[in-house]
Amino acid sequence: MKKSEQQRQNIIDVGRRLFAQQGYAGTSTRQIKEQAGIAEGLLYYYFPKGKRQLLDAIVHEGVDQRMRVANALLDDWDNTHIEEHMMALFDGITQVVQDEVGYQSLLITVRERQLLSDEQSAWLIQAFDGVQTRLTTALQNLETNRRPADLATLAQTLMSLSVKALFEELLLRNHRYLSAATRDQVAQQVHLVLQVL
Amino acid sequence: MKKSEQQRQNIIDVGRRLFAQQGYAGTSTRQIKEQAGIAEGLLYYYFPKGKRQLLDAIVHEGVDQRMRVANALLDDWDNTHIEEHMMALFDGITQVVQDEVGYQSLLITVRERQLLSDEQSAWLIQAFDGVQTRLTTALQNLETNRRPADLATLAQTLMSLSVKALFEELLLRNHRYLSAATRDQVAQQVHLVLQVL
DNA sequence: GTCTATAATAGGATAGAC
DNA sequence: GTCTATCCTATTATAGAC
Repeated sequence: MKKSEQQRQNIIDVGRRLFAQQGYAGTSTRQIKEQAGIAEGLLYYYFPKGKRQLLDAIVHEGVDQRMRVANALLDDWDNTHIEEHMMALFDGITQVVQDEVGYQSLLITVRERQLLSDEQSAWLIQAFDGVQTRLTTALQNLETNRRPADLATLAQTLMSLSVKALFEELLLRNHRYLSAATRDQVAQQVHLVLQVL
Repeated sequence: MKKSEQQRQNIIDVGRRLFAQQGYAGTSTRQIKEQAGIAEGLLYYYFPKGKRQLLDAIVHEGVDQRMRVANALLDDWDNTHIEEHMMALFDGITQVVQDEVGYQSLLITVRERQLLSDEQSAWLIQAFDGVQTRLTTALQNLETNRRPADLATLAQTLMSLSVKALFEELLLRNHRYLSAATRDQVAQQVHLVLQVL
């Protein structure tokens, strides 16, 4: 990586950490400059439109990286051993949002939701829908007596288990990591819910 | 209501609307003063410690009001007709977070999570746990062949359906109201999941 | 590319008249 | 209780030297 790219990345990394800790509006460009160890004007050399442009760069990078991880997780799906694969998917998502950068990106994305551009919003929603669609297809490829509509409903429920676990632990309880107990509760719920098949 | 109480409430209402729209740090005391139609120093007469004290008052009022509504919803529970009562609970929560004040309180609570005092955090978590505990008890009072632990797991799943629906629609998709389609999807999920009984 | 210096403004908060 | 005037600091952003 060139030196100038490193400097740009340095500013992005510091900005992401501070935006996650204090929020976008609660973070000043001075703080960023100090913690990044750079001079007053340099942020405006890399981001001429200032703080807002830095936020966009941070969000864009986060969406981009998590998109690739999410797609990789879904590509591993093989439409059999549904319970094991559901938990593998959950564990994969957990890893993404527990990685330092992933955690910070999650906090920023949720908290600064209203600052996101239409394009960024569309991407978020599409990523979310993609997982659910893929899960529906996987369930409908199984041999069951259930109607396709019921299997779509089941896929929504499986998504709900993961979303609620992550929301409750990371956002509501404000924990940095998912506890083993929470992971176990999700496993039990997946097991129970799949009994309707 | 006395005139001074009205003025205090006026400031709280304007502050809540602006904090919900722009975030706490993104809202200036000047904006509040302008939209409340009051003079420069008056905010500090009602809230001597300034903006932060105003936020605390807003959060306190929100928690207080929603606590009473939540308790009323749970008191109506009669441990029979589980499916209908589950949907009544969901509809009740939906009403709370779709009311203007409830919606703004929800946004502020989620977005300014890290600014909440320990006491306020504890209350939030307790309210959340309370619903789940009550749901578990209701399920365990039914006559079924399921073990109590399974019924606790089922209660978590029922909570998950509601949480994910609200999270997805109000926070991720940034809609102001829950669509009829989402409400219907929750109903179908509740119906399907309760078949494990 | 990176620095220092600084302009221009916006922010929170207070003093004191009425 | 409510107002006007204002202090002081923080903040964003720019100019220009190196």
